[in-house]
This record gives sequence, C-alpha cells and structure tokens, in this order.
Amino acid sequence: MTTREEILVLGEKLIRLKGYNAFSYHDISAALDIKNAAVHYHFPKKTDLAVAILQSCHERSVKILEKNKYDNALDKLKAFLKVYADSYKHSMVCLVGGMAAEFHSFEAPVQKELKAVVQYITERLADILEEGRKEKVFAFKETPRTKALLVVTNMIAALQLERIMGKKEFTDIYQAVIKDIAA
Amino acid sequence: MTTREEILVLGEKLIRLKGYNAFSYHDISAALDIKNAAVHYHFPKKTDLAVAILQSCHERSVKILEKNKYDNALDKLKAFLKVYADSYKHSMVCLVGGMAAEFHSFEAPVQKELKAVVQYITERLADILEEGRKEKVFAFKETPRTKALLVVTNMIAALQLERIMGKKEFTDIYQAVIKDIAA
DNA sequence: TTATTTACTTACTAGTATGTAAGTTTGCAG
DNA sequence: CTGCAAACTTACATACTAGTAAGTAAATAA
Repeated sequence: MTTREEILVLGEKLIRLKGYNAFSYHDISAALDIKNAAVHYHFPKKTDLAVAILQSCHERSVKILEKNKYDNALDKLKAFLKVYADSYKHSMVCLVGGMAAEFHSFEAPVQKELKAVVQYITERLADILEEGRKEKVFAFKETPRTKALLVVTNMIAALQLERIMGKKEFTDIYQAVIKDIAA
Repeated sequence: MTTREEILVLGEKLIRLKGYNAFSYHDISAALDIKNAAVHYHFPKKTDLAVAILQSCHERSVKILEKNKYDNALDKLKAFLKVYADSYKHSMVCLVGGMAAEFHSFEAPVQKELKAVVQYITERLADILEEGRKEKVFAFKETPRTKALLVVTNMIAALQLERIMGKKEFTDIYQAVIKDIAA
C-alpha cells in the first residue's frame, strides 16, 4: 500500500471509530510513523481527506452493488447487508452513520460527497428490493424506496446502538430485517 | 431560565446540530454573552456538561414515557414518536444518534449516561409495543424488544438521513413505521 | 549529466480548546 | 453593618490543531 492509501484507510477507520472531529492529522502521522506535514502533502486540508475517503467508500459501494455481479436478488441483498455485518465484526459504525451527526460542521464538498454516497446506496437497495419482489423471493407492503429507507436506517443505527449498549442489538436487528423481507 | 439551564439547553442544541466535538465552550459563552469561565463555573469540564445534558434528556424521556400518562398504547406510541417528529421539525438529530458516532471519544461517565438513556428508551418502547399487541391495536411478528429496536433505529437514522439528503426521508419512514405497527 | 518531479522532513505560525487561579460584584442571613 | 456564598469576570497557562514555507533525498526524464 502506498502512503496515500494507508492514510485513506486509517482516516476512514478513525472516523468510524471516534468521529471526524475527534481525530487529528497527528493521530494519522503517529500511527504511520511519518510527519504531520507528510499527511498534508497528500491531503492539504482535512476537507480534502474527508472527500477522498468518501469517494473511496463510494467506489467500494459501486463494486459491491454493481449490477450483474449476482444473478438473483437474494444474493444481491446478502452482499449489501454483509457490509454492515463486517462493520459490526470490527466494532465500527458505517461511514454514513459516523458522519451524519457532524454534518453541519463539514464544508460543502464533504456534505456533497456524503449525500452522493447515501443517495447511491439507497437507490441501489431499492432496485434490489424491487427486483426481489418481482422474483417473488421478497415481500413487503411499502414502496421499494420506502422499504429501502427502512432497511438502511435499521442497519445504520443498529451499529450505533450496538456500540452504546453492546448486548447483541445488531444481530437481533440484522436477523429480523432478513426474516421480515424474505417472502 | 437560569444561566445554568440556558447552558444546558444550548449545549444540547449544539450537540444535536453540529456534534459534541464540533462545539466549544466559546460557542456557548458567545451566544449567552457571558465569559468562557462562567461556563466552566457551572460545568467545570466538558464531560460534566455532557453528563448533565444526558441526564436532563433522560428525565425528559421519563416524563414523556411515564406509565399511566396515557391510558392506551396507541397514545403512548404517538407520544414516543412525537419526540422524533419534533426533532425533525427543528432540523436536529436526536441526542442518542448525535452522540453515537463519537462514543469512543467520550469519557466513561458520559458513555455510562448515554447507555442509560438508550436502555430506558428501548425498554419503555418495548413495553408500549407489548401492551398494544395485547390490546390488539398493534401487530408485529418480532418480540417486543426486537420490534422496539427496529423502530428506534428507524427513528434515529431517519433524522440523520433527512439531514444528509433532505428529500422527505423522515416523513416517509415515520409514516411507514406507524402504518406497519397499526393492526 | 542535468533538470525536474515525487515524497517526504524540519521548523514554524496562528488560532483555538480546555481548563485554572484569583479577584469582583451582588444579594442575603445573622 | 458584617460576613459569606453564589455567580460571575479578568487574566492566564497549557496543549493541541490545522496548515505553511523551505529544504532534502531519491528516482525519473530529457
């Protein structure tokens, strides 16, 4: 991994563990054993780093959710939900849930990028749900978009609650969501 | 309102608008036209302020959810959900959702208090849901506790998504949740 | 070989955040 | 009227944070 990539990965980790405003360039430079200015070399401002992290998250999401990767809706949904299960395994909240609270402390480019990620994720999930309902493997009474919002909010906040309470809230919610959608 | 109360109210507002680590004692002292040290007089450390804010939130929740305030489960549920609808009206996330992401940057007393609030809220909602099912006005297949977790996560993250996307995500989710529970 | 670019380090600045110590004002109890 | 406590202000200390300017070492291109 290049230094730039290491900064991106560690930066995302720090946001998802402590929050954006709770980490500093010093946290990154110390962990990677480089100097503060080296981080500024790759990402002049913290805003630049935040935007790059969100873009890499967006790209990752596209890879996971790209059409034709799986040929049935159930596998697509499982791939979608696995992202959150993996977050849970590493005691992290998802990037969106980790940045939402501090939204109004971000500069416009960060806000814009965060919006783009959320929009992409909810739209793709709505597609998957609609497809599954046509295939008769999913059942739900809401519109695909509304059901997608319900599922996404369950996942985002499940990770947050698990962190606070730590009594298998995530697993409960995760299994309930799958059971609820399965026709 | 006493200065102490004004600090508490403004502090909570700042957490819910910008996030805990994004506001400073200066933000409070400037808004209330007092000196920085005056805030420290009432709440020596930021941790003390956070704990006090969470306690006042806890007390408020107890007042709203106290047993025997309403005599039927539907009114109880409505009172519960109204808290989130009011947050939405003021473009704020709820305190729990606003602090979850930064959880690991808090000192132990803050973490403990946040946990207590979440625990109380989910337990009371589970009670309300169970009561409503007995009254045959609510219908759901999950356990009351799991259904409570599903509803709470919908509300918490709905406020967060609304903030990011701003295209009536909250209203969609809010109405879908009520429709889903109503028998 | 020389020039240029990449990826840094060294060294620094300006601003802000949390927090404290000591002094001041105001109202009230005895 | 005196003493005392509550609610501040003034002034300061410490530490960190974001960010910059200038220099360096190594690889690469002309």
